[in-house]
Amino acid sequence: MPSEVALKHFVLNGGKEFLSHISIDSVVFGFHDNQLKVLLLKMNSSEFWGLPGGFVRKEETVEQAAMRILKERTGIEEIFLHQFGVFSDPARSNPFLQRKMFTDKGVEIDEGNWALQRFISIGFFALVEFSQVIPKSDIFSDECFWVNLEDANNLMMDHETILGKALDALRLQLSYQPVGYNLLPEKFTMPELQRLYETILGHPLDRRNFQRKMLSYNILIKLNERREGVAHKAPSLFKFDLERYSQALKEGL
Amino acid sequence: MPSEVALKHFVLNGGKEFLSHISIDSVVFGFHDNQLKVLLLKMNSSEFWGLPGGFVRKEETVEQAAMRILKERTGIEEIFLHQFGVFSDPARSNPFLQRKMFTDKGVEIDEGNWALQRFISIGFFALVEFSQVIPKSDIFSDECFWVNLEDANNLMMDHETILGKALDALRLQLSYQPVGYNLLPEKFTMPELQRLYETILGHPLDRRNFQRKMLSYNILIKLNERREGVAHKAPSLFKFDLERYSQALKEGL
DNA sequence: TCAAAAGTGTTCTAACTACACCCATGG
DNA sequence: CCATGGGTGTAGTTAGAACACTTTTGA
Repeated sequence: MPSEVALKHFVLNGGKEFLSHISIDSVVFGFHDNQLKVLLLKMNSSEFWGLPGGFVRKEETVEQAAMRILKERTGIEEIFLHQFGVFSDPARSNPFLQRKMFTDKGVEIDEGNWALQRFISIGFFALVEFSQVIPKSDIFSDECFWVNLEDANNLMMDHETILGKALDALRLQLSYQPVGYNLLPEKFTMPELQRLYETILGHPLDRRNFQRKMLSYNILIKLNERREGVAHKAPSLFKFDLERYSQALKEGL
Repeated sequence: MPSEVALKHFVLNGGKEFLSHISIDSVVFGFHDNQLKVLLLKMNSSEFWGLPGGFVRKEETVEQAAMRILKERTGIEEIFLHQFGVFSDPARSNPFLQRKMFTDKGVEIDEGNWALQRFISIGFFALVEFSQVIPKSDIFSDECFWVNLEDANNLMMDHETILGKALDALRLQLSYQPVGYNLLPEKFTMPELQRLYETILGHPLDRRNFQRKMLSYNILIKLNERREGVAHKAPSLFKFDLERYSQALKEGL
């Protein structure tokens, strides 16, 4: 029976032919000083930077893994996460450089070790409130920093591609779901929200049309307070109406 | 040096803690008799149906793997594919049922065999021209059939979830990219294109507005031919302007 | 008192919706 | 000859874009 033979071959040899390893890479966006920032790690004894990432435990989903990994890097428990792509080019990692990362730290690793194989990486983007993040490096990196989006270059492997796709996904999300609750402090002004949108989209927006549009979504609550101690006319503060905001997240705008 | 110890532990034990297996599941959509259809496999000695799927070889990307797998299932070389999600619930497969699938075919498999572990599945949807498909089952299945979308139930594992998400992704795509070239024969009428859109969206559209909108995209070429031998007024035939169509795929509508 | 940013309203345009009449064809 | 579906045009509505003046405040 040919199918039985094929099944047997699959059970016995499939592991060698098919086993792929999986990892997670996350693009963490923050907003500060009117700039969109990305959390990066300075890789061990290397000129390269990398995205926060890690591996999936056997008992968790990829979302849980991303959440766990980002809690370790940022200190934030409940992080806004969105899966946006899979990166699986067999040449995405360079086994020579991979191995160097270990040997430079005095860790011997054989050529056949699992950690040097091709990893298929699941890409997530995360939105966090800049001021709440306490960056912490991992075992592969010396330091963990916020970097301005435009300065995020010299990234390892295909992390520049991943970052680019994350930005595309964020822009797409902006067009049919609200963004902001996860990136801004609790109270914010309309101009601040507008800067955020402009920064993500990469082009200026009309002040009046922007305000009208935002208000029409009914996800904002205008507070009876103004931003104090600021030059020129004091702008009103707003906060998000959480119930309507999360409804808009589900149903779209 | 703590990071060295951690790195060593990672290299030696990470394989046990972290190694996840990866698979591919594809939702193949076809259109026939004014009905949206999905290609399903009747699983070996089981009441369940499954999506066409498979595993990723070490030297290929997930897209190449999906392409290869679907060529085997459909006979089509160049298939339109889109990756839309990752399915990784540790409970998505039932090891008992998985094992039964092998033992029922007379293939012994130990409990620890790789094929019984949790697989993280990458979801793709594919659009194919119904008449060009020659369905062919795989080693896990007895038969391969087209099934109407609404009759696609009794699916194994989380394949109903995957199918639902694929449909969401297809609907989303419909809203900002053209769909149709991959699902319709070379020549088609405007009402046929409209049925396709209505079937995917699940609601009727206005004939006149639909036609105007489609024509405004400039991706159609009106032919000097009409559909022959049909009841009532013979509708005009169209074909896609391939150059503009693929441009619209890239840039959106 | 002036420069710079906030707050607000109107007009124009383009896209979408709703809707009706005539035409061609097979039964 | 009539029922059915195809082909086309128009008016009304709505969302978005463009744009200018007044108000507030710190320097």
